[in-house]
Amino acid sequence: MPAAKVTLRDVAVLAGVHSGTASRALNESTRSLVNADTVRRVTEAANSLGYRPNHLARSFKTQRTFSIGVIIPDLNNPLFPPIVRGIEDRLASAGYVALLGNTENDAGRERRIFAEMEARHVDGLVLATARREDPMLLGVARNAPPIVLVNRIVEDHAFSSVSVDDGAGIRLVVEHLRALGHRRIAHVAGPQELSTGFGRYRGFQASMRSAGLEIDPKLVSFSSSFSIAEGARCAAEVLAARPRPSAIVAANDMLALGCYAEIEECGLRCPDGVSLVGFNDMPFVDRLTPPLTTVRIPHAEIGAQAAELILERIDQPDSPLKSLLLAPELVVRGSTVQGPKLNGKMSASSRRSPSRSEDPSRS
Amino acid sequence: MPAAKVTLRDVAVLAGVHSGTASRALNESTRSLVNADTVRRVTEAANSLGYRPNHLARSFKTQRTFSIGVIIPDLNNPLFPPIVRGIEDRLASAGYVALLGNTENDAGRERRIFAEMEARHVDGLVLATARREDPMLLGVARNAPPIVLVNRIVEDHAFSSVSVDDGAGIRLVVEHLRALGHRRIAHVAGPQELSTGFGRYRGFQASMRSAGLEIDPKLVSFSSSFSIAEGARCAAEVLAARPRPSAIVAANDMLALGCYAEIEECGLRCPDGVSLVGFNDMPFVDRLTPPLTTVRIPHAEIGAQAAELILERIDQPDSPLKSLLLAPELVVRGSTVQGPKLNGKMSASSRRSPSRSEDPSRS
DNA sequence: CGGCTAAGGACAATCGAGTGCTGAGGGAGG
DNA sequence: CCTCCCTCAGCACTCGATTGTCCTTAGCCG
Repeated sequence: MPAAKVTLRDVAVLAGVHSGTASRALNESTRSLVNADTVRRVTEAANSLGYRPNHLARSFKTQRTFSIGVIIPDLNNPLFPPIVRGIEDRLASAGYVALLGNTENDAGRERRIFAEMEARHVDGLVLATARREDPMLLGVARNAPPIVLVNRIVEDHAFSSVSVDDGAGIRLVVEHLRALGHRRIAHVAGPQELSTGFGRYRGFQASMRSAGLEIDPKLVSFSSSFSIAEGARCAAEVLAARPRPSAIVAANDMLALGCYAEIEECGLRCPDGVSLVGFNDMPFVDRLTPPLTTVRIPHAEIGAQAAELILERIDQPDSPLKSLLLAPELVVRGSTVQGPKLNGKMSASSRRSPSRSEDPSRS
Repeated sequence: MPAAKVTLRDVAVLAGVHSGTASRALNESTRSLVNADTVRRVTEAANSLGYRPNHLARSFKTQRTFSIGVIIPDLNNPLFPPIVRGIEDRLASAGYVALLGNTENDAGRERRIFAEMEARHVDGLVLATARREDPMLLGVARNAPPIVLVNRIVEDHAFSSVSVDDGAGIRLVVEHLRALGHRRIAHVAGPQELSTGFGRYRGFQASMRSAGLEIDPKLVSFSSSFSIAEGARCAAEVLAARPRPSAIVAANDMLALGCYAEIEECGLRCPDGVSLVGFNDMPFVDRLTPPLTTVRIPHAEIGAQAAELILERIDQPDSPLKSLLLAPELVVRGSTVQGPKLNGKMSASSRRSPSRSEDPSRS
């Protein structure tokens, strides 16, 4: 086991060539400059010595680290692990690693993390923290490494991005609820400075209109963050309206969790008293009682595509910006049932979900 | 905004000193070798030029990267995000970053990730993937960077580690169930090649014995992985025993999720028919119906302590190995209720919890 | 007043790989 | 036979910071 530090020079000596030649022989892209027989000798020498190129030296010389910064709000939010895995898996297959940073939605932290990533010379950045009008992003756009936005995007398309068609997702929801006979539909909206919160609210407006339903301003409440507590607060607001809404569209699953709690708090039941829909299909929302009807987004695929885009921009820095919009999918579970109008009777409560989250790991 | 690459040499020239001197002046630990006035001049020059030391060059020269490899089975398992955050937060405050790797419990992947981390010259490793007798770990122990094990540990204490007192946790569970009057208690055990699965099983045996309860071999089933599917399979096994158990102790929350499903599948109800306890207090298990009684472990603290240990070993490579054992805590929720009366003959499944109103449409 | 010491900096080597330039050698074509 | 070109490999420098060694100078004491 020759595990000790074997340098390129050692290999070169064994192969009877100069270290520069050994470098070219071992390097895929410069191999053509070297005689095939020499390449063979060098390769054999490298193998027999167990040569491992020194990553640090290479990075130092080439200014490429084969690492990508991934900045998210909070890893504890179940939305992000699958996305991060999608990113990491794709990156790994290309020989890259991810550096993870959690901003806690704090601008100062975000700036610090960003600086840290730059100092470490990441080859690119994937950001899941963008605000619709993001001062930091606009400031750094100049001489920063390639950036890809994920999930959330910024107003003007100055960056490549991968996101979900929020409007289309909400449309599926509203049409689903309307088909069930709901007419008084409430919306617990997300923060409007985030593209997701904004886009879903706009989607709600648009699809209510095109469904011929009226939006009662009392049935729309804006949360200040995608959190359970805010979901509960907003749910309380819309549930206080009279006549009561028969269904609530939450802008994401976290908010929906808050709604569950508040619905119970009000002495109501879901879905019999109020139907509820979330967004994101976070892991384990299919295990709730009742299982949550929600909009599934392809988490891992989002991550993988983001990784793909960033790799593309690294290889070809001049390639055009791309905005990928992935299609969401409605997953109907037990939290939505027939509304009041079509059928005077309350219908049966939740059934088992057809789609359960996979259970991957061990502890 | 002088954002372009400013090197140490530039700073030195502006300050009118040699680059070596500038290096010492800027470096905390060698500053004492330089005249105070010179330090001031260099510092000012550095500030005015916006000098940012080149991390790559420094790492190359010193062979320290200020990065730590963190290897876990799967980020999608809700157990890990809080631990990883605990690690990252502590590392960040010391100027380190974490490189994350997911093994998917695959030995080949694990080996590859390990090699990748080594190639990148991480200063240390935190592993959450250890098996009780881990061939890879024993193999690499020689000239690898410092390693700290987390959550899972290996048989002999050849590594520093941070874990939870599994036996104590299970003892809390068994005593809780016994106090509720349960006597026929089943155990859905985890994989026995993992210290967690093994330790909890041993804890189950010990605390049943000291509680004066008998262990019916039919009431113990061993899962082959900490997964929902395995939980369901094992639950089916123990629920098939007669007389039926009145409570199930699952070795972790994932298995407990499987138990929930299987209990329902059998036409039983939790907690009225069967009480259920998990382990780990994964996020959102308090939102299940019924909320899961489980053993809480201090996730973030585990991570933070692991980071602490690894930093310690980096600073003092000869410091002694440490094994930290953190105390678990029982969190009683709705999934455990009074067991069958000790002298009564009442069938467990006929009981109804008075505290929860039932849904008539369900039966 | 000479010599010794200590402090403060300059100098240069170094880490390991990548790469532009140079030059040797050989084959082909005029 | 001479010239030209092409292939291939050697040489040396480079990236930027760290660090061991040595030199200069000033201060101090006998």
